Amino acid sequence: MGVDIKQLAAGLGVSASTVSRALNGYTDIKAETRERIIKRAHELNYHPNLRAQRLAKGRADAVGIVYPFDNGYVGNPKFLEMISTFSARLESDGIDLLLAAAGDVTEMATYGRLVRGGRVDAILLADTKVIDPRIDFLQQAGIPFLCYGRAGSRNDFVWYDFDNEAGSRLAVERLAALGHKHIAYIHTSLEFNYATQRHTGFISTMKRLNLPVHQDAVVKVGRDRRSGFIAVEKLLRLPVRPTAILVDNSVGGVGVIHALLEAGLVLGRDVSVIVDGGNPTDTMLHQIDVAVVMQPTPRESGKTMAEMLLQIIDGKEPKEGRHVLMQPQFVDGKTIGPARG
Amino acid sequence: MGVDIKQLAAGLGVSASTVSRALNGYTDIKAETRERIIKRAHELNYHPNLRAQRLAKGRADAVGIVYPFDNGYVGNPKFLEMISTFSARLESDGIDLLLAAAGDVTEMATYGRLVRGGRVDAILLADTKVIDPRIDFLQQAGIPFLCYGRAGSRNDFVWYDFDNEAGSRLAVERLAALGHKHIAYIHTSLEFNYATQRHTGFISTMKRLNLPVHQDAVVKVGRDRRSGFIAVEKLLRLPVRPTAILVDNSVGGVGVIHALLEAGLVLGRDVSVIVDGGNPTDTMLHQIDVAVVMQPTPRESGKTMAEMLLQIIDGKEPKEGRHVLMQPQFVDGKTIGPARG
DNA sequence: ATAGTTTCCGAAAACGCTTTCGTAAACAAT
DNA sequence: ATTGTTTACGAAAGCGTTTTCGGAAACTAT
Repeated sequence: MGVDIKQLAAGLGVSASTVSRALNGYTDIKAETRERIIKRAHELNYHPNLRAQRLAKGRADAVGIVYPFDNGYVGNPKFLEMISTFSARLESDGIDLLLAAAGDVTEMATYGRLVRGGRVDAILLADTKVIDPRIDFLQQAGIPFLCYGRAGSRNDFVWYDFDNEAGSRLAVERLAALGHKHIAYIHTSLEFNYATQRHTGFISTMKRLNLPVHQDAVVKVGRDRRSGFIAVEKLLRLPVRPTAILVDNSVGGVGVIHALLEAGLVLGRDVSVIVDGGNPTDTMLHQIDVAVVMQPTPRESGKTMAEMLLQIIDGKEPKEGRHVLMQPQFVDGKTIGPARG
Repeated sequence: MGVDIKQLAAGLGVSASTVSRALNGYTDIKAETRERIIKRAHELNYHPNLRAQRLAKGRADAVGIVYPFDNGYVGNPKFLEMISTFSARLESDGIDLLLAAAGDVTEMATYGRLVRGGRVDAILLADTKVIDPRIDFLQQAGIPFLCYGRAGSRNDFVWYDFDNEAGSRLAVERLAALGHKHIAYIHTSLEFNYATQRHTGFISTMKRLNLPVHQDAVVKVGRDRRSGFIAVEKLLRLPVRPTAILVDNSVGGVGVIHALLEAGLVLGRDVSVIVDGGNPTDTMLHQIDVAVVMQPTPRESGKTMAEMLLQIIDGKEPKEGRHVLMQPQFVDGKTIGPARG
């Protein structure tokens, strides 16, 4: 391939170590020498061999992410957008994003491969579960990592998350204020931490407001649109029809709204709907102004998490703090209205 | 971190080079010695430092993919599934998949970063365009690469693709056989190679069958569901309504079908629809049996491409051939029927 | 027994950088 | 002029592997 540091040095009549120091911002280099070196490096299109650099520096210049391809999370456009800005930020520091498909093989084995042998400097752990053995594994492996989401009430690791309970609270309070008493809740598997927290927030707020929680009106679904669709079909067949529905994720929200429209209901009048997790994107729902519990934008999340991770890699405490809890915001929409009757 | 090769060697009373050769399958090692070494390596949980290994071997053990996060392609579930099996296959050979977000910065610069300094051994280039400067760049950079899709009529690189023209031909012929004369065509940007080829296939087959191509009935859309939806709204307002619609991608197909249903039309009776690119997945369309032009499954594509790339990395000609053209298949469905009147 | 082959292993040189350390040269202070 | 300080650089030792090469030890054939 291209020139190496020796050739570059030889051409300039200096030593390789001088070139290295000049290029790496050491101060014990005459300004003029440094410039000469930099200029020449440009001319020759010199780029240090990253393999050598990484061995010498003892860094991988990569962060790993075990990508849950199979569980539906991956198609989530918000997640992808987050990853996009996340990786773009890392890239500007010359750090790669390593993708490992957590596929048929055990996910843990994949982590093992990444961590051992120094394939990555740190790991981003997404889609946390209430009880998440992956966290223990990473702790034990002694590799820096950042979680996108909490895991139960543990605080012995660095995480970035939304205040999920607060989000549910905002939604339920709003619906209650509109006079809704019979509120249905559609949620994804409670093994996921966000789902449990949103669920908890829903239940506790309902209780606090003395609203009845009907078991039939709390339905668990998968993380796809179709699930939300089917769930609503069920809800509509209930003897006592809920007057409002809260969905715990935006993907499911798409299906929910479709199902309600297909049933000929007018949103905000016949039934109220709030979607947690932000606006359903890229759907057929463009014309609908949905009431949502809004989290920070994926771009903001990706950016912040990248900054945190960069600091973690350097062994620092992130100046954003070890635990970043973003507050959700309730955003009104046409899909909610006063309870009827 | 863990033990290194020297410690392992010392503990066994052999040299590091012996350990290395034993572990790397050299034959000049006594069988018993090899077993002893392997056993001990296991016990000590020895894993070679990949940074050192890569420097010594002159390989990166990684393939790069520049991920077009921004252009909507990424959310395509078929693409993700393909990537998933692709990376899983590479993983079993200890090869990482490096993700680079082709974001705001010029995509080419990102490729440059990957290629220089030996960050990757090869590149997978997805989402090819009719005129694709990225191919020239990679050729010039001298890095092995595989294209998921062709680029015009060029054949000076290795690609895996579907026979897109044939797919359109199958669809049009089928519709023509059903008596349709006024066939609308919804396609994505013709800068993408598949779009141009499918478009060409559509036009040429229409001409060959002496069917009129109405300019108004050939509409270009973006690669999202909403676009298909809007396109149909336009088509339905046409003075002469098409009796059949062919969509050039499955994502758009979702929107198309939704729009038609919403307009109260009965698919296969009032209007016929064929979706190119396989079944629309994970949508609200579960109950509909769509007529499609079917490509190989994403899993099959991912697997094959991984095999090809592995050979390319080793400097071999892929035994699958330098150009793999998969034939599409027409799969009947309830969304087509005889033309009315 | 001797010479010729194999078998098996260790020494050592890469791989291309970084980083520490030492020191000549240049400067400053007396 | 002498000593003390900087400044600016080169030499050299890593980083942890792989891989070539040479040769001792163990065989085999005469």
